[in-house]
Formats: sequence, structure tokens, C-alpha cells
Amino acid sequence: MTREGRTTLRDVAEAAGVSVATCSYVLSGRADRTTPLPEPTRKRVEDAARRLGYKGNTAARSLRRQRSELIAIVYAPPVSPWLDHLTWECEDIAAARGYSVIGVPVRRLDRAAQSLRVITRGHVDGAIFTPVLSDDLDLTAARRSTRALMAFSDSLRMPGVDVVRNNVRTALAEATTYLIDAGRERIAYLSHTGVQEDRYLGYVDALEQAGREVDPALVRVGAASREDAVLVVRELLDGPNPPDAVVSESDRGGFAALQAAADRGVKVPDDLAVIGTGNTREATNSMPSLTSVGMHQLDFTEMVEALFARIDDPTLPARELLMPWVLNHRASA
Amino acid sequence: MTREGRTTLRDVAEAAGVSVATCSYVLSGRADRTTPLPEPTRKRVEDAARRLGYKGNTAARSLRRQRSELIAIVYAPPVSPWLDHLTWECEDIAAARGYSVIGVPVRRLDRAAQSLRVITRGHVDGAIFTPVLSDDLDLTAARRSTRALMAFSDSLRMPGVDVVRNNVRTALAEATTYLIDAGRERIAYLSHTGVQEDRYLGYVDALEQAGREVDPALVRVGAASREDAVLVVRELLDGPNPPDAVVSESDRGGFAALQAAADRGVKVPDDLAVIGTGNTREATNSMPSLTSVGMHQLDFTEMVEALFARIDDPTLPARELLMPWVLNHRASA
DNA sequence: TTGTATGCGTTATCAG
DNA sequence: CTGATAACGCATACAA
Repeated sequence: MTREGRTTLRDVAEAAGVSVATCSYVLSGRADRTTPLPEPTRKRVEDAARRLGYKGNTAARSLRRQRSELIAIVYAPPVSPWLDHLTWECEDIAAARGYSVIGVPVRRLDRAAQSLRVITRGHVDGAIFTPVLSDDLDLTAARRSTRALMAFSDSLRMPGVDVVRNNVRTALAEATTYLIDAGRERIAYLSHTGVQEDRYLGYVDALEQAGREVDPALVRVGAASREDAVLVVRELLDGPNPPDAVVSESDRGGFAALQAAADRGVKVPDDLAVIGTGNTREATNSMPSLTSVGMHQLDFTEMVEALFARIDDPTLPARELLMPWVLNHRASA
Repeated sequence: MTREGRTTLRDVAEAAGVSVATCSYVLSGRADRTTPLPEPTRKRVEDAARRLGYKGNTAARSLRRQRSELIAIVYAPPVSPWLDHLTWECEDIAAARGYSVIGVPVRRLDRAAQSLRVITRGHVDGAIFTPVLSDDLDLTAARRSTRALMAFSDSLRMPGVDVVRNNVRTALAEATTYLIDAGRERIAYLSHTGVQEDRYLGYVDALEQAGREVDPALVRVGAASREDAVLVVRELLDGPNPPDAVVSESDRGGFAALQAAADRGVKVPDDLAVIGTGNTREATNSMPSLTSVGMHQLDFTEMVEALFARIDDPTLPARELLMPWVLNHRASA
């Protein structure tokens, strides 16, 4: 042990009676070299490494190799099942390639630079920016510091970064239009944090196209959690002019609306139609099941593969992946 | 730009016409040196850095300084509001000290080593292991590789790692006993993933102390998501011998029980008492509000401070923090 | 006040 | 088949 108790490669080398170069070769150097296996010494090294509990040092390794074998998922709390799903699909694919995945929470935009240091100064080989953030953050620094960048965004267009288009705006317009066509008169909009501009605009688009005005009293900013959102919807329902439909920016808000309706004895979908966003798996199981705008089914494989393709070869032309959102009809609307 | 487009300190030095040492001094070296400020050149360096978009390189810096200014929160999906809360409290305190926080998801225990490489081989200055994981993972490697380790666990006892005791087992026993004393006959237990052994044991303890047997039919492993849990509870309620009380390992499960009861027209708490675990903020807002076992209020400040104290001085004696769980009475039981 | 030299732990290159 | 040796990018002690 050299300094602070951490076992270094030199410790292993001394214990095994060989050079550090040899240790590095047998321990980390892929056996892809011409020489197959130096059987006799190999075991000595491996034993020594195990005995000393050698774990390697990522900082040194990635400094030398210019690779960290790490990818990051950048997200804005609160967390969601959607994020969970994305994370585990990433992890599965990453694990198969020897990569690990970390999450990078960005809570406050004014502090984003600090949170993103892992990306901008660190050595993350690739990063995925989830929906809201892709549009609110300046990704130039991140792009220069990583081999690959993937962003969920319908507007972003940046050389060298792959992007996932969700056509959120048109999808929410479609959902709203569906409600209009079904004869709903007072369609409320339940937003999340106020930043998901695109989704809200889809709602506005549909109203305008139908020659209606946006009623500010029907547009509510829900809180982060489901139970908080319930309060908001209850308030709506208790008001003088309750809505006969709710479009929510998230499934979470959709469930909240269902729950608030149940609390107040409002029948869904007869008295209140509810449409969520995200099309999470839970939408199928709620009572009643939740009509939801979103990907028909969650599958990020293609996206993650594309990320790794670019990690392997950053000169690849920027791709534009389509993961279209559709209106998934269920019982609530 | 030296190699692949990343601006290095040398680039800045050349552009500014000074040495790298000087650049390092003005850009990163805390001005704690005796000399206050070399005003004239300083600006030149800073300008050059900005112009070239210099961002530094964590790998090199932490290799040299033996510090990464990074702390990790290790968790097992699914994510929860609890985790969100912990994360942002960490982030607040961390930001004030120039640190960033990352999340490390550990989905599969058999792949934990891979996921934890960031901790064991990487340069994370400190790590927080959240409840379930603290007991299922071998933390020795992690301890040797970080300056500070904090674990939520009632059983763990490891030199050099600080630990948060929650007395989960006795707390869940207390909750169950409360139900027994209230005359509940068939108390179901809704578990999460089957691994939260301690919580379940609390339930068992209480039953045994009351001279009752555990009815396997009343112990259900709920799914990860809320809507899945609803299905489980509905099934219970539809069974031949429905429970008159539910103890859930999480608030999520508690909400699910409330919802299932509403679906089935079962009155809470008259026909069915419900107690959740975690005492999340949402428990106050549900309808009816959810009685929940957990910290009276979520406040991780002391814990995070302790983590940083150990980062500053790893030789500190291991601390044992108490964040006692109590039964928070509300309308559902 | 600024520059030179050295090393952090690892891997890649190239001799022996 | 193994071992010197030289970087990777940065920060510090020390010399100028």
C-alpha cells in the first residue's frame, strides 16, 4: 500500500515479483494481444491482486485511456417510472459492454453547471439528456467533453448530437382534439412544473384550431408529487365552473385526476374525461384504466445502441430517432 | 487543442503566453496562497480560458489531488420520493462545498460489482448506501476506496463507516401491535420486493408476541409500481377471507391499498385499516390521509454533514446516527 | 510574480 | 514473454 491504504498496481507488482507493466497486461489489458496467455506468471499476479484486494483506479485509467466506461443519465427530479425504465434498459445494454451507468440529477437550473461537472469536466463517455432538460440546458460544453450525446428534444438541432424526437406537441394536440370532438366543453390542462412548454403548446394549438380560447382558470400548475396534484384537481372540481375533461402533462397527474374524481364522486369518463401523458405501464392497471399520450410501448434499445455506436465512432453523422407518441385509448377518455 | 478537441490547460497556457503552472494557479488553485492576486496576468489567463472553453479534466485533477469532489447515492430501483428528498438535500449541502452528487442504481445484486465500479474503483469521495442495499452488499471494497461511507442499516457494524439506525423492525412491530390492540383480526402484510426482511420481521414479531400465527395467505409480495400493488390488494379484498387491516412496507403500497379499497367500496378505516411505511409528505394529502411508520419528518442534514465531516477527516470515529421511526397517526388507521 | 520539475496510477510502445 | 520508459492532464514544492 502506497499512500492512503489503497492498493496500487505497484503493490501488486512487488508482491508478485514482476513489473507493473506485466501486471497491467494481465489484469486489465484485454487478452486480444497476439500473445495468448503467459500461464505461469499470470496466476501469481492474479493471486497477489486478489490477496491485496486490488481494485484499480478509474482516474488514472481514464486519464491514460481517454475512456471512463461510464455513461450518465441527466434528469430533472422528481423521478418517475419512465426514468426508471430508461435507466434499467441502459444498464442492461451497458453492462454487456462493460459500462456502468450513473444518474445526474439537475434540480436547479441556476446550479446546472455545478451538477453537470461530471459531464463537462469529467470523463463520461456518453450522456443522455432527458426531456425537459434537453431544451433548457446549453449542451455545447457537454458535447465537447463527451464522445456521445443523446437528447430527447423536438426542437434541438446540434451538430454531433443524436436526438430523439417525440412529436410531443402534435401528440398533445391530437389528444386535445379528440376531447373536443367528443364534445367536451371545458378542458383543463394540468402541468407539471411549468417548463414542459411543448406539451402545453399542443393543448393550445388544438383549442385554437377549434376556434376556442384558452381559459386561464383551467390551466393549473400541479405540484411534483401525485398527492399534491390531487389537491389541485380537487380544487378545480370544487370550483364554480368545473372542467369536464383534464389533459395532464404526465400520467402521474392523470392518476391524480382519477383519484380526485373518485374523492368527489365525479364519474369518469362520463362527467370527467382524463388523459395522461407518458403511457406508463401503470396506466393499464389503474381504475379506470388511463387513456394516455405516449410511446405505444417503452423501448429504448435502439436509442441506447445509437449512443454506443457514437461512443465507438464519434464521427458518425448525427442521427434523428423517431419515437412517436400516439394516443393510447383506454377507459378514462 | 491537443488531441480530440478537448481544451487542455496547456492550450490555455499557450494562448495566454504563460506557463501551465500559472494557469493552474489562477484557475483552480485556491487563492489561499500567500500571494493575493497577480492582477495583470490573471485576466489574460481567464480570458483565454473562457475563449477556448476550458473545462478542466476531472480524471487528471482527481488523480493528482486524490479528490473528486463527488459523492454518490447508491440505491435500488424503483425510485421513490424518499430518494428524491435525500438527493436534493445532499445536493444542497454538497453544492455549498463545491461538490456534485450522482446516483448509482443497483438493479441486480448479481451485477452489483459492475454497477459499483464508480465507487470501488472510481474516485468518489463519499457514498451513501440507501436502506435495502446496505444489508445486501459487501461494503468492504467500497470502504477501502472512498474517504467516507454512510449506510442506512439497523444491523451493519463496520469499522470506519457511519451508519444510520432507523429501528425499522421495532417500528413495524409497534404499528402492527397498534392494529392488534385496535381489535383487527386479519392483518395483511404487503411487501415490496421480498428483501426488506427487517420490516417483515417487525410484523412477525408483533403477531407472535400477541400469540398469533402468521397467515401466509395474508402476506403478499407487491410489485414495484403503485398500480401493480393495487392489483395485489384487490386480489386480497376479493378473496374468501379478506383482511381487515393492511400493513405496507411502503407508502406507495399504502396508497395502493387505499385505492383498491375505494375501487371495491371497502370503507377505510372502518372495514380496512391501512398503515404505510416511509411517512412521505404525500401521506398527509391522500384521501383519507395515510397513517404511516417513518421518520416524523424527513431531514437528512445531520447525516450529510456527518458524511462531509468524514470526508474532511477519515480518521473520525464511526458515528451511529439515530433517525427513529415512529407511528404517525392519521385517518387511515 | 512566474516558471521548472516531479509525480499521481495506469496503459501503450517498444526493446531486450 | 517480460520489463523499462514515456505519456495522459493537472497541481504542487521549489527555484529563479
